[in-house]
Amino acid sequence: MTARKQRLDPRKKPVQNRSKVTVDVILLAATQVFESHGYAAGTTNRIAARAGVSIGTLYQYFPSKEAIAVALLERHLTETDHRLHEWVGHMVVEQHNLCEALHEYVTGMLEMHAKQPRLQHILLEETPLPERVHQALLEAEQHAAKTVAGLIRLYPEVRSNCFEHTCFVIVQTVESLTHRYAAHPDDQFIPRATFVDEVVKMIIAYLKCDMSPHNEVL
Amino acid sequence: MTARKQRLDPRKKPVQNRSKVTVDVILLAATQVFESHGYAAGTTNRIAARAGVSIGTLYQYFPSKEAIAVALLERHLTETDHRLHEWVGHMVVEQHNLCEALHEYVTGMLEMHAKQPRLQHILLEETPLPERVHQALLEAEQHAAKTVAGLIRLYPEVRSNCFEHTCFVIVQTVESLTHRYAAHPDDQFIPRATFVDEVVKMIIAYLKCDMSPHNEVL
DNA sequence: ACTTAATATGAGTATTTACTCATAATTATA
DNA sequence: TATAATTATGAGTAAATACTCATATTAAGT
Repeated sequence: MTARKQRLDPRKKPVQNRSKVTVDVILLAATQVFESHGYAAGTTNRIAARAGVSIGTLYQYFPSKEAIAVALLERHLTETDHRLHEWVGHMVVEQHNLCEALHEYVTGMLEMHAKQPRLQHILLEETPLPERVHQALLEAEQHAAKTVAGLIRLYPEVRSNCFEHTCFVIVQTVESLTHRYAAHPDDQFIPRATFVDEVVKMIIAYLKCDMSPHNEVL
Repeated sequence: MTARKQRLDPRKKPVQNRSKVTVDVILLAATQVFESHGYAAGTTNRIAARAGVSIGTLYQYFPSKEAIAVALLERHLTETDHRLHEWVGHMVVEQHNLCEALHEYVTGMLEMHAKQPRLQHILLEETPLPERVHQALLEAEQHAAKTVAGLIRLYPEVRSNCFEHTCFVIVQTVESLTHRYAAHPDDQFIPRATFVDEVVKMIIAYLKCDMSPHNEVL
């Protein structure tokens, strides 16, 4: 249960092809087992069984249960980053307007989280992560904020004296709301399309409102 | 480790005064232990030790580890609800304008979460909760949305054709953002006051923008 | 003072589970 | 084909931990 010793680098790295396949199979199995059992009850033996390999094999490539979770999380971070840059590319090339751009952003993030909502939740919240991974998460978030800022800045109708803060809030908002919405697929009492529309509406209103420090908007 | 059997009602209920004190002491200890060790590593023996009672005593009043977590969570829900109604009362009595009202709302929620940020996080995310508690959380959230809606509706400058959705998004936003912000006290790279201002700004802009279903705000 | 009910004790148990290691099977290489 | 390197095996181990129960202590009722 409680981790004995902390090792994140594998005992052996896969060099032949069959072992690379094995690693993939293990990660896939881990995904499924964590999804259906959670982190604590997602035992390494169960993962190995599901993967169709022996427990010994699993520990050849992952020195600890934690290492498996970290590997899955790293995959997710990479994919998110990829998605984000893809999005920026599309928006620039296709000359979408601000509303369309944000719409695609929110939709994209919602899709990302909707894919494996339980897994994300488990990895991000239920798993006790080492500090270094926690740092990586924060950095990824700030990187995302900068990327979004870089794109939004291009739209002339948006002028702000404090883009840093604005974009920070926007990224946090989209991240939080889509995550929440996707995390409870059964309990959604407003439809998906409406949800996206509302979030986009809010962000645009925010971006277009007067940005002076202490104005009584009212 | 893994829960053996699920019992949430205690073996004995405290009738004398000393036992009521004991229950309180145990809950306080649980708070501290969960805060510093997390849920999984927050063992019942540790909680008992911290409380200065024997493990047997603990199990007289809490039939399982889970029951302790549930008790703590119920306390939190009650307190949140109380805060919310208090807030509504203040706003109505003191005739605050929309901006002030929202400011207090966001500040209040931020304070709530900032109190014991790690504990909240552990109870809400790290602890495997029984379905019935999960339902209670959702209901509390919807109740909160209605309360907020009831207040905001009073302000004449806000007119909307779909208050339900708007308030749902607002409550979710405030809940998510303040939770996130409070959860990482070290990593905040925008100051607290600024954060609150920005969130309020966003909500007001959202509330005041045109609410027609498909308008190109751009 | 005496009886009964309530409360406290903590060593011990049953179970779970992350992880090891000696050995076997497979593939590459010479 | 012979040898070495890589990969796979899975019964077994050590540790952790949620929870019990027979007994002791304290308070309430009379």
